[in-house]
Amino acid sequence: MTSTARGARARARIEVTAAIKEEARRQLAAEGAARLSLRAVARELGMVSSALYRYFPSRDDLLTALIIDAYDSLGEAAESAHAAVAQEGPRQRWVAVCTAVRRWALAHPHEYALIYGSPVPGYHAPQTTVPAAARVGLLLIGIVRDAHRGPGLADLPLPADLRPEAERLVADLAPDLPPAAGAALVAAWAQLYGLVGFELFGQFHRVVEDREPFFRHAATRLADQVGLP
Amino acid sequence: MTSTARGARARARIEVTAAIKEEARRQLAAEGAARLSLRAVARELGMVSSALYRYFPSRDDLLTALIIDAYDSLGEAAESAHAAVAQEGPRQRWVAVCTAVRRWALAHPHEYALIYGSPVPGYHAPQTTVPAAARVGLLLIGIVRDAHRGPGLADLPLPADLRPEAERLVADLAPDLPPAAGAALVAAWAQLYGLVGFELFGQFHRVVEDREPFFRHAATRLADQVGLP
DNA sequence: CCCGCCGCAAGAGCAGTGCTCTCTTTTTTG
DNA sequence: CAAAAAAGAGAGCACTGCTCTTGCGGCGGG
Repeated sequence: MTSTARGARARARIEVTAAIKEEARRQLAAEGAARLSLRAVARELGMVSSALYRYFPSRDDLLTALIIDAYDSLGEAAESAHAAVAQEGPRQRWVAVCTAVRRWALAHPHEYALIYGSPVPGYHAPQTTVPAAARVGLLLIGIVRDAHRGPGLADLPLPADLRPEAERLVADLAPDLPPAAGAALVAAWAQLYGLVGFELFGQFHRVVEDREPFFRHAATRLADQVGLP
Repeated sequence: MTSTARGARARARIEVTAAIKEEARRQLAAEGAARLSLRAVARELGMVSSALYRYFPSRDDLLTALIIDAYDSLGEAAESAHAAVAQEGPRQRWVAVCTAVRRWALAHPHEYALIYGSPVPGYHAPQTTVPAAARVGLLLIGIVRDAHRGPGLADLPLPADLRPEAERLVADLAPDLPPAAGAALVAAWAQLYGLVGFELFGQFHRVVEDREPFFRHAATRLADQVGLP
């Protein structure tokens, strides 16, 4: 039905949609999500603003499309960085993925802010974004799971009051992982984004100057924290 | 000069300024920074919008005032939580401060987003905010420094390429701290905000459900990471 | 004591925003 | 080929931050 261009009309629709997203992404990268304006996008594309609503019913829908693209772009960057070191040990792979996330964030600050900064108020991400959002997470889970199949995965502490939650968590995410590792993994995942966010949003200004080795070391210690050998 | 009300005029100015901030804070808490409108604030206060510019020359200046207040409120929450356990060990004090930060963030999500979420594009925090912003950091530094004076502070790893940066860092922040502890402290500080931010911004939705013990455990492991006994 | 000045408020206005509605043109489809 | 669906154009609404001009009224210096 909606697949490959049944007519010139459908093909044009795909092209215009892509052009809108492209221009919107340009404005997002240049000015940030708050300054992204439908009218400005339309103006730049030589169309009238109301015409744009035929393609995206609201500004939030455009933002949602950009969010999914951003998640995908980040996921792809992480995955290709991981593929390049797939033969190495879990630690190297972990650090490689973390480094890729940081590098992508530094290269696309506004996109990163869009997906991992404070959500635009009033806006609630629809379920559509979930698969794209999960890509980096799945990568990290895979690394820890692989490590768990091999030797040397450290024993991690797990307080009694956290055990039920940790068991539920690994049941959903990675059934072959010990609960303590699952909990540590999720915590490390959040902490990774704390490190990246602080650097990106200027919190390290005049505190950390040489940020590359600092991040590398922190990422390595995160690997410790999830018990990677 | 600018001190205690030289006349009724000056007193009124202080009161109106306070009323503006109060109403702005209400709107911030209810709707978030992006939806905070000068005109709406003025309307609610029964004044015309242009009059408000006599008190805050721009929307950004109002936001800056709210940011400082938010930092102060968070700092005070953390400090009073710390004071309540000042007699206990470094771990307990560390976890108490982390917990207070989380609790404050959950109680004031939009304020938290304002200071630790993605910065409003085009807006750059003036130097005025720095002292208020530093309060929680100073608290954490103090805990680690105290621990370092006592026994049991763990030896932390420090890669060679990070040493110069770590030395510079402790020279600025806490000269009596070993460089490795300083680097670990800054990393832990960032990671704390990663944990809080992920929970607050919905990234843990359907992943972590029982968040209180989860956070508690993660904060405890952060204490490990900075070598607290 | 009083007059002039300055702080303050009010109102109009500018340029911009998201979004809706109607009207016309163009293309697809039964 | 005619009816229906899709797309574009343009006007318009309610809102935003911000500026400018115009008046009013309390305060300080002569």
